[in-house]
Formats: sequence, structure tokens, C-alpha cells
Amino acid sequence: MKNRLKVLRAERDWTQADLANALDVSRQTVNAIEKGKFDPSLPLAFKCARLFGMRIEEIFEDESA
Amino acid sequence: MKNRLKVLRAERDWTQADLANALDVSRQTVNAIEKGKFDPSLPLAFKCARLFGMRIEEIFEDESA
DNA sequence: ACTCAATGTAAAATACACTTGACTTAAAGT
DNA sequence: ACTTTAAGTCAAGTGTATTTTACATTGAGT
Repeated sequence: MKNRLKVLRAERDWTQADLANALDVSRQTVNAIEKGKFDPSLPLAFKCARLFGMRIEEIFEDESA
Repeated sequence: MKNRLKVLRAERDWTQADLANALDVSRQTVNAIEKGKFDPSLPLAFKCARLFGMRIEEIFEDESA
């Protein structure tokens, strides 16, 4: 699952640690999601959407069948 | 996390098994999600959205802090 | 060259999403 | 009453999301 977290972070000049803090998850979790190592849970995806004031589909791009 | 799966199913006259089949998950998974026992993964939420032609936020309602 | 902040990565542990198989309950039809 | 279909539930297992701790790498500034 692709996502725009890195770009959204850059636009705000946030570090991974900043984002992790805002989302209340670990820095490693943010890093792993940005690097595509795994997908966030649905609640975490909602948190991202709320944080950035966007829809989930505008942040995460589905690629599954 | 609340969701409208039961209603969306009813509108289409689908059983839980029908929906499970369309989503490629087990009937128990659909049942558990409808009953709020756990949240779907983000990929599964995307599948639901695609199946019903809606946005994730129109199907699932976030309740977290 | 040295330092420091940010990022990448890995192992082990925990929590949760999801499966399979089986059983129960409720409703409806015959 | 009997059968059938849908829905609810449970236990045990597998896979994955997330945490913690810890260490390596990269880049910028000095």
C-alpha cells in the first residue's frame, strides 16, 4: 500500500518522530509504514486522515485485487 | 469502530456469507466486524469501499481519540 | 574529522486481524 | 414437529501491526 506520509510530513517540516508523536505511535511504526513494510491499522489510518484533514483515500493508495 | 455493513448488505439483500465471499474473507470475519468485535485491516476496508462504491469514511465511523 | 539529528533496520515480545471447524440459536417454510 | 438458512459464537491456530530496545547510516553544521 502506497502512501503520501513522507510528502505530507515534508510539507509541514515534520520529522518521523514528530509524526509518530502526533499519531501516538512509535517512530519505528511511522518509518515502517512510510517504507511500505506494513499497512497501518484502520484506526491509525483514520488518525492520519484526521491529522492531515484529508480523506484516507487521499493519503493511502490501495493496490490489492 | 461503527460501520454500516449490515445496512449496506440489507439494501442489496446479501447474506453475511455473500459479503464474505465478495470480500474474499471468512463469514466469521464479516460477522465479527459487523458485531464490532474487531476492526478490519486497512486493505479490507478498501475492499469494502470499492465493493460498495463508497469512501471508507462513509462505511466506517471512527470513534477513537 | 566530529557531532548531532534524522532516518533506516533488526530481534523479540505483545496485541489484534483473520482462518478453520464446529456448535448453537432464531426465523421461516413445509 | 421438521428442515433449512442465516446469524451468532467459541476455541485454537496463523499472520501481521505495533512496541521496545538497540544499533547502523546518512547528511548537515561546525
